[in-house]
Amino acid sequence: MVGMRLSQLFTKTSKTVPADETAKNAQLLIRAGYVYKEMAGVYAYLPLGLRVVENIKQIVREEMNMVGGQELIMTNLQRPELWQQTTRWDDEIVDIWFKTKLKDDTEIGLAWSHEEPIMQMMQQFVQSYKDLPTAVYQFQTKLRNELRAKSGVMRGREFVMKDMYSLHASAEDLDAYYNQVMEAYKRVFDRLGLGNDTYVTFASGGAFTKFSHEFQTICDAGEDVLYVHRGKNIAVNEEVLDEAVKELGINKDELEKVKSAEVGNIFNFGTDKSEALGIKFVNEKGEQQPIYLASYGIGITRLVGVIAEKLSDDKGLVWPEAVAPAKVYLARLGDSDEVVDQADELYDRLTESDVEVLYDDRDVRAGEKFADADLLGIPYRVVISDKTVASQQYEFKARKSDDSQLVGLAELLDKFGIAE
RNA sequence: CAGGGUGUAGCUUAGUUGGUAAAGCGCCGGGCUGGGGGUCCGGAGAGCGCAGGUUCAAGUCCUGUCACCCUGACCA
Repeated sequence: MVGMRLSQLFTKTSKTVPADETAKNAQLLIRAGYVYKEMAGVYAYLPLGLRVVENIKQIVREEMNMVGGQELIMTNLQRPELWQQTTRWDDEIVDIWFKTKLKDDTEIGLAWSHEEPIMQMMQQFVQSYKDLPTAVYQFQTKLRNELRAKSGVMRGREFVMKDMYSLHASAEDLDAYYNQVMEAYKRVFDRLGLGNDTYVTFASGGAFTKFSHEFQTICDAGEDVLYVHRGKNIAVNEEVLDEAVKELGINKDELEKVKSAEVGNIFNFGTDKSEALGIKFVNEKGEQQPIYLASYGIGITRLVGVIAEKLSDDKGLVWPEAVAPAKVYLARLGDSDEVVDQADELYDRLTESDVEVLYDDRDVRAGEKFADADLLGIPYRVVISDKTVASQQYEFKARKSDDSQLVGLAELLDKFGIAE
């Protein structure tokens, strides 16, 4: 679906926001018709919002494939036994479980994480050092029974996360791969337009984690507090500030305190988790060894919120080209034959060249079209009206710019990489 | 989970000392308009979160309950 006529799109924009929504990201996404709130912390993604989600996923997918990740998808229903082996079925230890039962009273869990099941599944295929290393990942809906959802789509009870797991025969091999993924993550955030404000931080890990790195994006709506040294590109999570400062040999006073959102995290489990789950491989000498494991997460839908939050202005959303639901907002003003013909023609021309375009062919006033173009946050706007037709030009404007320019067809097409 | 706040039309809201629900946006029909959510006329649309109670009478009072929001706690 490269193009879309707004007259056909079922969602519509709104001038008001639901009174119960105070998070900026959710207000904008709801007003623009990108998401629909089902209940606290649970949002549906409508056509335009889904495109944003898919665009983010695609960037992540490309980078994960680049480091050899193999995509799969696990299940949302899980067996308690696996989690009992690592003590994580216990509500005292993991307090966000949604648990339910089968008709025969068998207890099952709804996936809040896939670490245990995915490791168990991998054991079926990985037995020898010849099978290692390997890495698998998925885009998965996680269900977490959060006591309190907040910050719009940034902390939901149901959200999409990319989680990758790598399996290795040695700590050295794991470390090398871990660093490769860290670089891949940096490329992801660069491509999403968040690179400058996203830091790899030192943070505390969970029960099985020897080391943990978080990817934190500076964002007022975030939940974490970060101490940042922009010059040295260092950031430390508040929870481990004292130890980290000591270890890094930096002065606390040099650090700037900011709020941030955790958009990614990577964990090195060493062999702890595989030992708990009894996951082994056979080495060259025929000896049983525990597999070295690491996991790597990126909050896909949280990123939608972070981008909406950070890159918007008083007129609405401002999507980076890489994630925008369309590249061009084609506003047709008026319905004279000349205008309609030229707009239809350009729409066809763009979509045939795989330029994603939202074609505002609705019978509404110019002001409404401009307001919607801004609210929806489409990177470029092209206007076709009696005026532009008369001058044989097209009006072109970037969402981020206040100025528009009149250009001829060749120049316009060139802006979208199309040769006339 | 603790504390606080709020539930009235699809959305934002108004509703007096209790007297039988009002407006704007949006929507439908039509006129004038036609480059920043324009304007005029005419419509449809809620029985007030839910369940009880008090009262001749409850959106307004009482009890309970649910949901949502905020602050904190929590945050593999």
